[in-house]
Amino acid sequence: MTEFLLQRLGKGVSAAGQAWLEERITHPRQFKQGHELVYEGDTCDEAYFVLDGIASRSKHLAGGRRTILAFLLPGDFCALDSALGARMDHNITCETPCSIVSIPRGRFREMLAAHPRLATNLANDVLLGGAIQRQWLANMSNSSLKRIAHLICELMIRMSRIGLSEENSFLLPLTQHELGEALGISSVHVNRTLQQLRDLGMVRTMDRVVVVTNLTRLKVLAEFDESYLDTPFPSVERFSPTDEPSY
Amino acid sequence: MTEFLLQRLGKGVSAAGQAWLEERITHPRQFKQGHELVYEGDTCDEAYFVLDGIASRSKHLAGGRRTILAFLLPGDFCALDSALGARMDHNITCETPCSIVSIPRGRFREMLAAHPRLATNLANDVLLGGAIQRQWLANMSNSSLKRIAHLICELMIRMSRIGLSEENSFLLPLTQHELGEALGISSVHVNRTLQQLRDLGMVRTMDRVVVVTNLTRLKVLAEFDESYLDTPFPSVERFSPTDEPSY
DNA sequence: CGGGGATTTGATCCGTGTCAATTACAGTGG
DNA sequence: CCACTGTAATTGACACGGATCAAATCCCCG
Repeated sequence: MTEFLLQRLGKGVSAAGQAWLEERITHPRQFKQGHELVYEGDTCDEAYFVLDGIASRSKHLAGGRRTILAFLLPGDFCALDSALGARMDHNITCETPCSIVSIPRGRFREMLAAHPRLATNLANDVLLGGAIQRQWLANMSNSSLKRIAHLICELMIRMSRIGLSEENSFLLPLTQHELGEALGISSVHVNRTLQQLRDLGMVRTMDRVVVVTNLTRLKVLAEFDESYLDTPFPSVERFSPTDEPSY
Repeated sequence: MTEFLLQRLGKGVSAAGQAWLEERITHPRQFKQGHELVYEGDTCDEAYFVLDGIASRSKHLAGGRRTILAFLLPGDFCALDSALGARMDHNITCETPCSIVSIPRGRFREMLAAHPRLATNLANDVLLGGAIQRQWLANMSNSSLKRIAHLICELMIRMSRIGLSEENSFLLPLTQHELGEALGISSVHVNRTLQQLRDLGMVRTMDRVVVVTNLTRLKVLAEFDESYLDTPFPSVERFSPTDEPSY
């Protein structure tokens, strides 16, 4: 598991540097579905790295409702701001059971200071997260059908990049209610819209597996332009499952 | 004008440092309304600092439509990613005539290297921008009435912090169409919703001036919690109009 | 005085929310 | 192994918020 973090974190860092990193990384912890890692308003003094499961950034709204602002997949960092001493403006929640590495502020700073390249990698991640955030906001202007289609396209790509997709399918252990919270639509409508996508022959969902039956048409429908998911710094290569192991 | 940038940029930087900064800052340029400073996909090799006017982050959608992702007010930076070499995933546009300082990549890096405190200030700005972005996304789950109310609350505070509000009013030289692009609703509905706010006795708009006639009730309606606009790093004081000049 | 964009208003249509009820299913305990 | 229970998925009926289309001012500017 830890190799995964190293591959993402340590890309471009010397072998010695990677050993140094590995020493400093605490063992992953397991969290139950629904566990809140960080609350809005907190400064939790550590950063998190998702090894397994799906976490989220979320905010609570009036009436007990909730919005999901981002999905955090394996390989994603979160609460970096908090680790640098900033107040969190949103919650970090485990939407499924999660395996997560936490990095205390002190160690985090050590790591950054010792490995400038690591800082670049992180900056890249932060910018990518911002780009995804903006894309989500832009999507809110589209119909719910396009929105779901777009989210599925995004997740398909993000999942495949971390080796968590097969053929044209991936595991998405989220309820339709949670999808609704992320898309800003009711769970009832999520259900109907997914059926629409099935009837259009683009996506089938069963159990918790999403099968994209026609990616090309799905992308057209969603007006999906993949480039926002590219690494913001052209010079930074990101880890991909096909890479040679670098250790 | 440049003092303004210095106050924002150079908070906590020595007097000598501020002089050094001032030397390096090029003269502001004037741009017409509608001018696109940076296009999606570009790497423009410079950062921008808004001195006067309102700019925006925007994306183009299908059918010639457009989404506004953020408003950039005087005192805001933009295209920092681009200045660091990243590809822009959105456009930066002047929504009104603007006076803007551009900082070429080389100088930008010099400045950062020479003044760590400046980097902290910028990081603070970036985090604040992210927080606003997330809040906008969260707001999309609310009714258009709440959305407009929330945007007005936010702009009221941001404007007042830079000394651009009087009493309970501020100048907002945007068309209802542009407000719609930012809120994800049609201009016709913006119009009707603004009338609703007037009828509720909370906001009046005339010419391009927004008058908040009952901020308390407006905040309640919008479920507005100001804290997301606070400086993310508690240790970083931001420039405010009531501060002693620091030069 | 004329012209073009912005605001305003009216009428109508449709996408989604909401409420409610049913079904499917997984986990639990007897 | 099966009844019991709670949660998620599904379906139907209905109401309503906003979009859309059109037309009528309004108003700034040349």
